[in-house]
Amino acid sequence: MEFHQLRYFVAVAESGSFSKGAERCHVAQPSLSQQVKKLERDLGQSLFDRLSTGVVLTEAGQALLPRARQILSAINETGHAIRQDLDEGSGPLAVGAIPTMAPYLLPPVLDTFLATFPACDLSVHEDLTDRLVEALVLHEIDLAVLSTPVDHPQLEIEVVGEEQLLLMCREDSPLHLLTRPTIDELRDQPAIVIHEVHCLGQQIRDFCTAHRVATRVICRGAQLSTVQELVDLGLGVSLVPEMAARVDPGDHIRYHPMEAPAPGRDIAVARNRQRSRSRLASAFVDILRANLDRGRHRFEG
Amino acid sequence: MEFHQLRYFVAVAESGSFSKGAERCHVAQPSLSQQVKKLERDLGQSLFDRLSTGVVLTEAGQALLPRARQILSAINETGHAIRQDLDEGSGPLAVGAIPTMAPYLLPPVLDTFLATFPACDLSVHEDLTDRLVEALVLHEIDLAVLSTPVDHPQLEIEVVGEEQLLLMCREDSPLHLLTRPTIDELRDQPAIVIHEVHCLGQQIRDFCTAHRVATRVICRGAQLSTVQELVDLGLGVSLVPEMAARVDPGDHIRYHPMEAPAPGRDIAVARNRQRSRSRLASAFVDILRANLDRGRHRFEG
DNA sequence: TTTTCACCATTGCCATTGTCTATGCTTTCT
DNA sequence: AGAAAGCATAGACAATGGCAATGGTGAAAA
Repeated sequence: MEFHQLRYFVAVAESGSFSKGAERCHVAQPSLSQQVKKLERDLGQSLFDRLSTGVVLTEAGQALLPRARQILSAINETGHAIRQDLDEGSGPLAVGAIPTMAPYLLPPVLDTFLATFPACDLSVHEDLTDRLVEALVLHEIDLAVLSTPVDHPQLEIEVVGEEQLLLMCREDSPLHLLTRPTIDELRDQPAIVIHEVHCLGQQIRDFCTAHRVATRVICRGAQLSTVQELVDLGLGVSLVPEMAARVDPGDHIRYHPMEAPAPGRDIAVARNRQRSRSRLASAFVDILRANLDRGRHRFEG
Repeated sequence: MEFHQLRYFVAVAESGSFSKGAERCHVAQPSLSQQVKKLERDLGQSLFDRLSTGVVLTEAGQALLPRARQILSAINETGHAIRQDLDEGSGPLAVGAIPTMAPYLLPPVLDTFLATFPACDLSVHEDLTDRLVEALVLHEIDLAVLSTPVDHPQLEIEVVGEEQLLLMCREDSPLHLLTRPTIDELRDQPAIVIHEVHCLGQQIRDFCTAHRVATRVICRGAQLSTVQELVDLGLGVSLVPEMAARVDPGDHIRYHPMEAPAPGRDIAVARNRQRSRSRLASAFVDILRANLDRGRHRFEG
C-alpha cells in the first residue's frame, strides 16, 4: 500500500469518477485506474463498482474511505506537527548534575525552565562526574552541570560561571574574626572535607597541595549537608562553595571569603560534541547562565 | 513523504544504526541513507545525528518517531480493519419501501436485522415506487421493497413473496356473510380505494378493469390506514393487502379472502443491477424472505 | 435504431526513482 | 599505526509510476 494509492482512492471516491479524480490529482486517468487496481489487489477487496455513469464505493470501499482519510491527514499534518512540537518544546530532556551543585543550583533553574516549557518531559540525573560523562557519551543524558576539569574527546565543556569556596567556621573557632583569612591560616586547623569521590573534594585537596597546606582532616563527609552539620557541631572548619552557604546559618556560624589566592571552582555545562544542539538543551543552559549572571548563587555575607 | 521512508526512519531509530536498520528492512544500507535524507529534506529538519558509533535522534526525530509509528501501524492494520468491518457488518445500508408495505412488513425485519448487525448504520426511506426507482438508479438507496411491475433496465427485480388482497367490509354490508366472495359480487358496491399514486391503487384498478367490474368509488384514501378507517365507519367496502389486515379489527369488521380469480400482489426487492452484492443488503433480503416464508404477513381469518 | 458521448481498462513507451555494488571518509578499538 | 565499523557518495540497473493512444461498454441523443 502506498500513499499516492490512498490519495487516488480518496479522490475517486469523493469525486465519484476516475476522470474527475485524476483531474483533481493532476495526473492522467490511467494512473488512477492502475493504482486503484493495485490497491484493490493488495487488499484483496474490490473498492469500487465501475458503472458507465461513474463509480460507486463497494462495502470494502466504504470501510476503507474513513481510514484512508485519516492516514492522509496524519501525513499532511506531520510536518506542521513536528514544527509545533519543536516550538512548544515538547519532547524529552535529560539533565545531569553533580551532587555538590544539584540541590543549590537546579531548583530555580528547573522552576523557570518548566514554566517556559510545560510540555517538556524533563528528567534530572544526579551523579558523580564520571558517571555523568559516561551517560553523556552513551546519550543517556543531553547535558550535565558540573565543574572543571573534565576531559573527554567526545565532550564539549562550556564554563558558564564560577564561584569561590568560603571558609565556614564557628564563632568559637580561632578563625572566626578573620574577615578575609589567608590560605596559610588554615594550616593545621581541624578540617572537615567532603569525600574525594566528589570533584569538589579533589579540588580542595589540589588547592591545598598546590599551596603546601597540610590539612588535619578529622572528618570526611559524603555530602555537603553533612559537612556543614559537622562544622555546625564544632568539630572543625571547612571550605564550602558559595552556592551551598546557608543564608541563615544561625548566630554562631560564619562564612568568610578568603584572601587571594582564594579557592574556587568553575560551574560548567558538558555536552556531547557530536550531537546537534537541541533547542531544549540550549534553553536550559541559557536559563542556567541567566541565573548565574543574576548572582543567585552568590553568598551575601 | 513516502511510506517506505517512514519505515526506514523507524527502523533506523529503533535499531540505532543505518546498517542494522537496513538489515531489518532487508535492503542495502545506502537505500536507507538516501531515503532518510530525502525525508529530512522533505521535512526541512535533520532527523538523526550521525556519530561514528551509530546514530541518535535529534529533537525533530524524536517528534517524528511516535507519529511515524502511528501512521505505519494504521497502514498495517488497514487490511484487517476492513475485513473486520465487513464481517461485523458495520457501514451504511439504505433501504427503501413503498408506503403500502413499509409499516406492515418492515418492523419485524428491521428488528432482526439490527439485532444481527448492531454496527450497521441503517436508514429507511419510505416513498412511492417511482421515487424508489430513481433513488436506486442514483445509488441513494441500496435496495427497495416494493411490488411488481417495475421495469427499468438498470434494476434487478426479485420476487420474494406474494399475498392476496382481502375484501374488507362491515357486518352491516350485504357482503359480510360471503366467506369467499367472487369478484362479480363486488360490482356496484360502494368502494373505498387507495389513491392510484400507490401501485396498490393501480393494481386494484387493473384487476377490476381486467374483470370488467365497474366500481362505484365513493372515497379515495391516500394511505391504507385511512381506507380502513373509512370502511370501519361504514362508508363502503375495500380491498386491502393481507399484511395490512388488522389482527383485532373489532366485532363489526370482516376480512374475506376472495374466490378465484382472486386479486393479489407480489412482494419484491429491487436492486441496482450494476452494483456488486453488498453483504448487508443480501442479509436484509434473506431476513425479509425468511419472515415471509414463515407467514408472518398472512391473515389468519 | 443508430449515432454519439462519456467513462473506464489496457497497452506500450518513457522518465523517474529506488536499489544495488563499489568505494571513500571518518572515527574507534586493538 | 592498522584494522574495523559505520555512514555517505557515485554510477549502473531495474522497477515503477505516469502518459498518450486505443479499445470496449453502457447511456443519452439524434
